[in-house]
Amino acid sequence: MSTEKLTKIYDLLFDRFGPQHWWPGQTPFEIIVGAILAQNTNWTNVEKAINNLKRANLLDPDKLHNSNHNRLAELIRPAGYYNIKAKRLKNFLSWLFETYDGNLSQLENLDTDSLRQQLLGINGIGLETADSIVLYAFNKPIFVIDAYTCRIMGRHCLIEPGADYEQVRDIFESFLPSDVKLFNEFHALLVMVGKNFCKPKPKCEGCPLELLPHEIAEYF
DNA sequence: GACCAGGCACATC
DNA sequence: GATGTGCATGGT
Repeated sequence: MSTEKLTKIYDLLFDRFGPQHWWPGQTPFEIIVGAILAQNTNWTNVEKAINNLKRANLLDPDKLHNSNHNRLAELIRPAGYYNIKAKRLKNFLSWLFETYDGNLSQLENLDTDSLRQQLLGINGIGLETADSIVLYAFNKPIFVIDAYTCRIMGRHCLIEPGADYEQVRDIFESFLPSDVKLFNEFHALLVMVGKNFCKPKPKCEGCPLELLPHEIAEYF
């Protein structure tokens, strides 16, 4: 991998598909809730859950923190894993209120690594969720890795077969400038490509290149 | 009806 | 440290 290659891939994707307008959420808190609800779940289902929370006037740290578990679980039911996700939302809020008095704006002042490490200490927030929050809710430069990114990079032999999360993240962060806007757009574009042009096996067996527009595939 | 979706924690070996 | 399993809805 090289800076030139990664940058070329990004430029081609951006020129072809344009800005993806991520994260699809209007406030930092909505982005955080969305990141937890999106775990291993189709985004359309997450939207239904978030809309339920909005209608119930619960999309607010204080209100969600004080909400009843069963009521919260029922509202987020469309997102799947609703019991465990209700607990994970509560875990985040318990940490937020115990550590920062429920004040999200205090998190903005933390440096990138400190925020990341503190988020990872919350039960239910793993690497991808923490990094999504750091990048998309707080605009700090972390490159988010997800299943689509690993699939695309793996299919094109751009990562080692068994590469773990941190190894893949290191590839992007080593060869790209630490730019929030770039990290935001690149990851969103990879998700879009994964959804539309790099289907799971066996449907996509042996043919990932053909599923990308030709002018882009030739550079992978 | 099977498979998939923008993971994570925990048990077990 | 690697591997397997539970969590669950809704779209294709």
